[in-house]
Amino acid sequence: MPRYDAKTSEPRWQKAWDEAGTFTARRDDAKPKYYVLEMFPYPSGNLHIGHVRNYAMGDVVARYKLATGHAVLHPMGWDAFGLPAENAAQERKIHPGDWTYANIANMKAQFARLGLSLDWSREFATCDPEYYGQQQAMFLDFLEKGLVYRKNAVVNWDPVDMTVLANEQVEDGRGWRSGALVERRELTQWFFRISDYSDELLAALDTLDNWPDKVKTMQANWIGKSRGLQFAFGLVDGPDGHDRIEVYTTRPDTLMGASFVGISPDHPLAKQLEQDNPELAAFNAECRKMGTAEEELEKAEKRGFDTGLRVRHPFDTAWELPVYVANFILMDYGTGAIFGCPAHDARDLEFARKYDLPVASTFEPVEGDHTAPEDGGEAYVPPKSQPVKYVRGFAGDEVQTGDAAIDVAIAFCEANGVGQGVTKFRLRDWGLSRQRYWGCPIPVVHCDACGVVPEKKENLPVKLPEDVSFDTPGNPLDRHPTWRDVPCPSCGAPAKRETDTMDTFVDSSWYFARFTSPGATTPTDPVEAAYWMNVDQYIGGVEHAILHLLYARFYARAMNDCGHLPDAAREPFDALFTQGMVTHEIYMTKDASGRPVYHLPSDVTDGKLADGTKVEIIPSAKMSKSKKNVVDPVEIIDQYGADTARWFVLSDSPPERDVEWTAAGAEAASKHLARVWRIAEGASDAPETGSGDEELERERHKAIHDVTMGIESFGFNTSVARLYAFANTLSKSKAGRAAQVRAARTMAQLMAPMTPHLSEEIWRLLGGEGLIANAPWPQADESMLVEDEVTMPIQINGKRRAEITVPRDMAKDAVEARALETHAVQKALDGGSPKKVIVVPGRIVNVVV
RNA sequence: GCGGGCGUGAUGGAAUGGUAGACAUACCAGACUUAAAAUCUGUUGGGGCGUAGCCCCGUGUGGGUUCGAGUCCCACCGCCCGCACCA
Repeated sequence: MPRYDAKTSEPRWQKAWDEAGTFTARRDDAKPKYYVLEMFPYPSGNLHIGHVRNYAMGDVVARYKLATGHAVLHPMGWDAFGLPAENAAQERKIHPGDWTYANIANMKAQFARLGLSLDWSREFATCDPEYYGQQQAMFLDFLEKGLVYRKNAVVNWDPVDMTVLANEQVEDGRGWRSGALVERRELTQWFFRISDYSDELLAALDTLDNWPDKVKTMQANWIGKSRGLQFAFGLVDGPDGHDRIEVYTTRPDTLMGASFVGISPDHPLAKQLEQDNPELAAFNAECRKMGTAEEELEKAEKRGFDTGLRVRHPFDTAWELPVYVANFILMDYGTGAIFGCPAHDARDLEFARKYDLPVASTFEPVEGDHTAPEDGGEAYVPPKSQPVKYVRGFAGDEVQTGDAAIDVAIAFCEANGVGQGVTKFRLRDWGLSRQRYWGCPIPVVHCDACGVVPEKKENLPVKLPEDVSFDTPGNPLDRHPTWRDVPCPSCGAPAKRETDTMDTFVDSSWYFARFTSPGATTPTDPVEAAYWMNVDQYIGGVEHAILHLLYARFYARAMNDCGHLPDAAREPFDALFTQGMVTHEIYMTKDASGRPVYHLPSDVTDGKLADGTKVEIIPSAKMSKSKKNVVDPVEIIDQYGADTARWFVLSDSPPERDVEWTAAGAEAASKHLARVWRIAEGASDAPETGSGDEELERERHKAIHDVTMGIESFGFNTSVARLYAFANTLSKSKAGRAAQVRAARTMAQLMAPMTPHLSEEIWRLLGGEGLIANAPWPQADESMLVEDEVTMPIQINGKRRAEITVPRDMAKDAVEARALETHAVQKALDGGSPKKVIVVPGRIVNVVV
């Protein structure tokens, strides 16, 4: 018998599936449908081992669902717009489109070698005009529905390159290419009204039973629904047009501990005051010399500027508080102004101590040691559900929870004409404008006479011009000689096209819907969308837990409101799974000046370089080119075959956790698959009759049950472990040929979602009918799973001391009696009687002495 | 800084609140071989004792709940993800 040869076998089966159209999605009303989708990749040019893991997982689900009689949709495409293409254009003088499509061709060839059960007939790239044209059509529908609008917003501005930078392009507050200090600059930009859906997006999280709790929690926190009080402090001698400062607080119960009022540097009052206060103008300018990233703002040192203005406390007009401009207050959230209560907010306390402002606790712990913040202690911020003792309360009981105090404080303030209770959300509208070339053009025209005019749908797609150069920074659409010049769609007069393109998150917010009818001349086809939506299982990295998934959830709702998706698809992903990364060790030495030098795994043997230098090993690090710890899937496939790569990334680690790639692990996976082939051959050559047929049959059913459970619950690593164990059982079995062949065929079927090529080969060897990919999934017989006897551990005071083997259904008191008879229990009791005996039938006995 | 998560042998990990370490890697020993590779078999959490057996310790650290905690609660330490223009 020949050894199993992945090199010849894998392309053969890939061709067989292809020719049979095995994975082409077909609507079939006789079957339940199943839509499995992995987050589509950015076409960087090369498949990454992380992709292999992501797509191997989706493939397990897709192939399993096909075997269990579903009409499966398992498509693939390309998230093809974005910055890297423009960077490549700038660095290598190549058009972003040429670069992108070349990368797609490359990656598609690599994908093909993995043997994934994808329906390539539905493939598209988001940079295809057929795709982004439909996106433009939807943008116009959104515009008509009032879901899109324009307003001013700040961007990172590079004053040397005269261009807008992405947060990623800002390093330590400087532009990555120019090195110039980045400034915040206001531009008029397009926004989606995602905040109109805040309540719905939050409430609907409760219906997502098959989403990870952590993702739902993150989204809920991001949407950030809060209940609070909005009121105004009256200004003492405010400048013209300003007699009050509106503030929003979620802790109105701390109002009597207020110490100062802080406003954002971008607050209208701050902007007015800086007109004739050069010092403040300098301070504000300093604050604006920071990127727009919230993380940067939060980490920056808390700084303030005393405006000299004073406000009156609403409940004590004699009490005046200073007004500071503070760099940590965001104009985008609430009213852009707050009151600071240092005793109960760490940030406010840091600020108060820095500027020598008063600190006054409004509540204390009900009991226990407590160093008050005014006496040098830390800010006291207990959970709102915890009862505390109010010492400067102004409404309600002395002892109550923060939640209760907030309720009465709002009621009291409303009754006394101080503001009103309001609900606010942290979620901001989604700014979609990008001042870049390689994105979907926003289909509107600016006309001097008519203003902003939507492009006519029959003129779509508004295609990107091909003849652009990236010699100078900035948006090539802006400086293109003719592309901008168009007649106004409304009055026909000469007008200018919008040169902003759309955020690439827009592209990825509806691709899942487009996959249901990729060739439709409208964004979606109602019949196809109704049949295939929702995505039954969505799979991708946790890094997308908030933005991509929230935007997609919004988009599905907006599409539904515009008639592009059925009501049932408002919440588009029924189940979500977030998988972990593939990591690898880093091999590092240091050069003469102590700087790290990284080495490729292939240059390192037994922790040493070829010249004998010992390398430092940094374990489990995220793969990155600069650290030289990237594993190339193509090399692995060349060496071992796709099945080995797939088997490895599914084994060992639970799918939601990171998995470390090791050469030894890949070797082991490869050896095991070779062994499985030998075991299958051994089964086909086994003697006609043997012993233990019944036992092997029982093991076969247990394996079916366990492996199926593993797949159903996304525990692929446990399914793999179970298949190892079953292979061990089968290789040792002395059963007759029929039983062994049956077991080997089942093993091949259970492995088929993970190692489809090897499984097809075994299936053919053992006389399976047709393709294993189409064979119905094996069923476990429940009666074969249960043993007649169980072994139960006996614990004494919670520690295992003995075990007994009893009939599975033995009565509780009989089990107890048997347990008490054991030597260990007799010894522990020493003639006395037990205090308590806990018997959990079939599981455990615990004797308390 | 804020939000979320993770932490178990030498290593990856398993374990509906119920025998911690399944399965695999690595190591060691044995079989086969002139030899090696490949393959097959077996051992392996740490410590101790009167060593066919028995005892103690052990799931990042410290507390708590429970008959029983890797699992639940609190605090701390470390690492990872996200923070609205990377995708």
